[in-house]
Amino acid sequence: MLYAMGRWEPNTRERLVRAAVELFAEQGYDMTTVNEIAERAGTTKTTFFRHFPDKREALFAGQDTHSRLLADAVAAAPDTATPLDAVGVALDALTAAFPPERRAFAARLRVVIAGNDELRERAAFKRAGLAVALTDALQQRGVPDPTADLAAELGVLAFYRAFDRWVDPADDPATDQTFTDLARQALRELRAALPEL
Amino acid sequence: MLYAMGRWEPNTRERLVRAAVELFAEQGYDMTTVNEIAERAGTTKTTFFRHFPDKREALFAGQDTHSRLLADAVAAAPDTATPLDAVGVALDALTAAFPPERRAFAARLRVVIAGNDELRERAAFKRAGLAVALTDALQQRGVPDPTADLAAELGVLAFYRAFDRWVDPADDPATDQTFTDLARQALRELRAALPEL
DNA sequence: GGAAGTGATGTGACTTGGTAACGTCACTGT
DNA sequence: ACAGTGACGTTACCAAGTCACATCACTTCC
Repeated sequence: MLYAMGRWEPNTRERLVRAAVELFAEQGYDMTTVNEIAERAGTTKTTFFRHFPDKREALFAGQDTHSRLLADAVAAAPDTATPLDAVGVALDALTAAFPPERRAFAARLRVVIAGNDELRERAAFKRAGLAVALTDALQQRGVPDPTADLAAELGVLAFYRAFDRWVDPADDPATDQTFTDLARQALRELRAALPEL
Repeated sequence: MLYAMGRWEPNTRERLVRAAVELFAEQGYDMTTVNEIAERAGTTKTTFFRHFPDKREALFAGQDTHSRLLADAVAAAPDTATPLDAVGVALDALTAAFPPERRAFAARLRVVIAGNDELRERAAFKRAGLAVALTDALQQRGVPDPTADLAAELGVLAFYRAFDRWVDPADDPATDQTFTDLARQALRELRAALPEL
């Protein structure tokens, strides 16, 4: 599989993602055509759609694995774990997929997504997918109906609250905590806020 | 403003919605073109896009008001109300917009939406919008940060769990409860499940 | 009561996202 | 050597969505 000297440049997929993020940041999402992205990546429109089902998905590629990370971790949690314990383990597993090197890229990505409704829509869909994955995994281990929904929603909420803090340099300028740490902290906060409802 | 005998048939918007739902149910969402919808409604593609920003939105028109119903109700809740109390009041206000006559239509709509990813994506976006509206309204009345998020997410969860029961004839075949009753019941269930986390 | 204006619609041309059929060629395994 | 295989390019096409412009019932103002 040595394509290094092949007919085409390697890492086509990665080049497409980089080109897409760059162009979206430069000119905005809807002012950028798939042809432009492909051209900057040194390829063509058809190849773009061979790698991604649609234009938006270039920014969300790889997130399909997140649901599996959550589900597997919940399934592997000890039988004695409460629903929120299992959710905590799942968040540990998911956040482990976000090493500090990815932080700057995630930050740029977030800005681009926040600036366009089509992208925010896709983001909402992905978020809903995470919640469904958590709910299903919890029900699989015997957690009854309303409780599983609640725990899943709470876990997803903790994940995104932690993501915001991880990416946003405004809070905690010096500490530079791990995503996993932030997620644990967010989950503790939410748990502590439950009696306030 | 008497258009009854005007150049065109009245109620264009409503005719477009009906045509869209019919065609989507008959042939599926992606097998139906906007031209077909417009033709069945006795108009043209351009007019369709004058009424709806995109093809999907024909099925979600009017839901923009739901966020405002929630926000206004939360703002109007008495100062003594807890976050979950305010959410309960908001759900009462929102569910009041779903009279029993709309149930059959809502049921057909739900089947169509569930059958297509683009539509499910839009639905997830709308759902996220409801959560944001609730969160903002709660924060406006002084509910602190993590608690507002929690209460909003819980309220949205209750709404959709109640919606499922309202629409699905499988459960409670005889009782035929009001959407508002079902929402209150769902909220109580979730509240009762909190200690199980 | 006639003229100018308004608002919802139709027409046609256009851009772009997305699909599909087909050809090309480096690389792989036999 | 030789028949795959897989990733890519080329071309043509369909449908979503935009835009500029024309039409005409109805309204308003003089």
